[in-house]
This record gives sequence, structure tokens and C-alpha cells, in this order.
Amino acid sequence: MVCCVRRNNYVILHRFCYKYTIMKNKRERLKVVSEILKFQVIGSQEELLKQLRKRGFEITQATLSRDLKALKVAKTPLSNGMYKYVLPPQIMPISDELASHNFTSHGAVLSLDFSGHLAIVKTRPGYASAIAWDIDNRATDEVLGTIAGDDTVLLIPREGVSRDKIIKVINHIFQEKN
Amino acid sequence: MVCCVRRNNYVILHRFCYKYTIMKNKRERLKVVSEILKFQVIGSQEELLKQLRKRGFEITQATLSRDLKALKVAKTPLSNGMYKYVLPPQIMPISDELASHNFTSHGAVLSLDFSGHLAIVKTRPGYASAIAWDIDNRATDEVLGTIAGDDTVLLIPREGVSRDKIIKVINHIFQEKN
DNA sequence: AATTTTAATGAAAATAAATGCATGGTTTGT
DNA sequence: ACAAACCATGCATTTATTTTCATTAAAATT
Repeated sequence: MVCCVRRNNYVILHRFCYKYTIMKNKRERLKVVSEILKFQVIGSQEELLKQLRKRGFEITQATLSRDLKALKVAKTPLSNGMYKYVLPPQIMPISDELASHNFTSHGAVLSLDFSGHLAIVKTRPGYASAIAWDIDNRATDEVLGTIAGDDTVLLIPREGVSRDKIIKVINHIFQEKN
Repeated sequence: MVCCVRRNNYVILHRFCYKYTIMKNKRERLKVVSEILKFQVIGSQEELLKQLRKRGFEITQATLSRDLKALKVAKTPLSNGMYKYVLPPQIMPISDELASHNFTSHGAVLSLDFSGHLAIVKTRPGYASAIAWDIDNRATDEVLGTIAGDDTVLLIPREGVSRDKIIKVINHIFQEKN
């Protein structure tokens, strides 16, 4: 940006337009890809492509393959025999814009408690299903399944998963900011 | 496993031999695959196959694909433009219980797993209630009750009912000819 | 011991994913 | 502004991976 100071108005305008037209598409697309993969179980590029089309991105599988490579997205097998594309753990910071779409990070999760090997997540009224869905999709390794009521989620940890681990995972998924 | 107590020595010996002859090959192979992936950058199954051949394992790429799936090995892009197969963070024991049973014939039932004395049935979205109803009505002897969410059924077995029994019953209920 | 089930596997078919090449805009340097 | 170097992308193709089908050995059941 600093370098723009040295340039004349024409060029600055030029670059401005550029950022607004071309690059934005790719960046935006990568962001959207991240968001989709963060919250959904996607097992193939074709599948992901459909999701992107829903959101107005008209690209081919070739481009998507390159995008996934750029994002370092890995394809991993799940316990249920399917596959899932997963984002790298730490590399992708969540932008504020994206975070704002994630209503769950706005305090919908109120508490987490345990009874025996079961966990109970309390949420704001009406949020339980949404929260449960997030848990299902983002903690598949630690959580066997969830059952949601209106403001309560029953969380069944996998065998051998400690309370601490559950706490950590829930915290990670629903932490206020990233 | 408890059931083995009831069996005679012949059977026990028989099973022992089995584990030692056949299974050992596969288990050994999976171990070796893990070892290789732990220390080398492997970018394709063919490449890994070569390493295995070096070590005396004569299998095809199809089998390797299955092995990698069983080990939950993910293929991830590297910064240098190549790919690498990576082991999952914590090496989890493979749920043979789950792997050995297919619920796909019914379509709506995706998986069955256990945590403590509870069982979790995963279904396609929206099917949980219907599945739970079927279970309630057709497995009254084995199942105390169920609670259904949207895509998850919490199944509470009666006291003294084994996991194996539950697996069999669920399989039986949702079996369909192809 | 005979019969039925289950598990592992290879071969081949079916999918899925990666890539070479070409094209059309973009940016940079002059 | 012009030329050269770039980047993002689609298309076609290649390469890679997954799955289906059939077979065989092994294990459970009767």
C-alpha cells in the first residue's frame, strides 16, 4: 500500500479496481471454502463444488483442486467410512467477518457440565440444535454423538476421551475470538 | 470377549492361532505403514507401495488404499507443492465393531457405536425419530429406550445386554436385500 | 463334519483429484 | 503506453484413489 504513494492517480485507481474485481473473487472464495469446510462434512471436491455454486461461485474442479492445495486442506477418512476434507489446525486464522457469521461464538454456549461419562451443554434458548450440529461436525474424533433439545445438548464422548479433552474441544470450537 | 470364557480350549487355541497367522500379516503391515509414514515424506500410494515391497509386503494398491483408510491417514498438501500422507494425531484403535458391520443397506442408518453402556446410532439427517421408533418397537427385549435428535439416536440397552447383541439386533432390524 | 458367515484381497471398473497447456486479463518496468 | 513477465482459470488429460466384484481361506454355527 505504501508503494502506491509513489504512483499517480491513474495507477492507484487501476489497482483499486483490480482488488475489487479479480482478487476479491479468489480471496473471497478461499474464505468461503474455509467456512464451508469448517462447518460441514465434505467428502469430495464435487461435493464442495456444489456448495460453492450455491453461493454463487462458478469454478471448475481444477480450480478447486488448486484452492484446496493452497489452503493445505487434507482429505481424511472418518470412522463411519466416509471421507472429509479438513482444514489445517492452526494455519487458517478466522477473519472477523467470518466469525460474525458464526453466531455460536456470540455467547450461545452457556455452560458445560459432566455426569458420569456424559456431558451436558447448556445454550441460550433455541440454540441447542445449532450448537449440537457444530459439535458433531467439528469434534468427530472426540464426540460420538449429540442429542439436542431446545437449550440443552446431551453430548456423548467417545470412550477413552477425558473430560479435559472435551472441555478443551468445546472451548476451542466456541471461543469468543480467534 | 467375555463369551470366550464359555468356550473350550480347542476353540481358544483356534482363535489364538488365527490371530497369529493371518491377522498378524495385516496388523504388522499396518504397523509398518505407520512407521514409514512417521519418518518419511510419502506423496502417493504407489510410492508407499514401493517402500512396503522393500520390506517384503506384496500387496496391491487397492489394499493399501484400504489400509490407509483404516489408519485414518490423511493426504495433505505441503508448502513446497508436494503432498504428504500424514498419520492422525493420536493413533486410535480401529473400531472393528463398527467396521465389520454394514448398515448401508437400509440407507438411513449410518453407524453404530458405543460409549460406556450407551449406544449411539447415527442416521441420515431427519431420520433419527423414525429409526428410533423402529428400534423401540422391534428390539424391546434388548433396548430399554431411545432418544432421538435429528440425525442421532441415543440407545439405552437393558441391563445385561451385550454390545454384540445390540449390534446384531440393529443389523437385523435394518438389514435389507440388495 | 458340514454348512454358513465373515474377512482379506487382487483385478478391474469407477471416481476423484492433479496437472499440462492455452488464454485472457494484470502488473511491472522501461 | 508498450512489452515482458504474471496470475487465475478452464479444458482436456493424466494420474491417483476408491469401490465393486469375485475368490479364497478362515471362523462360527449347527
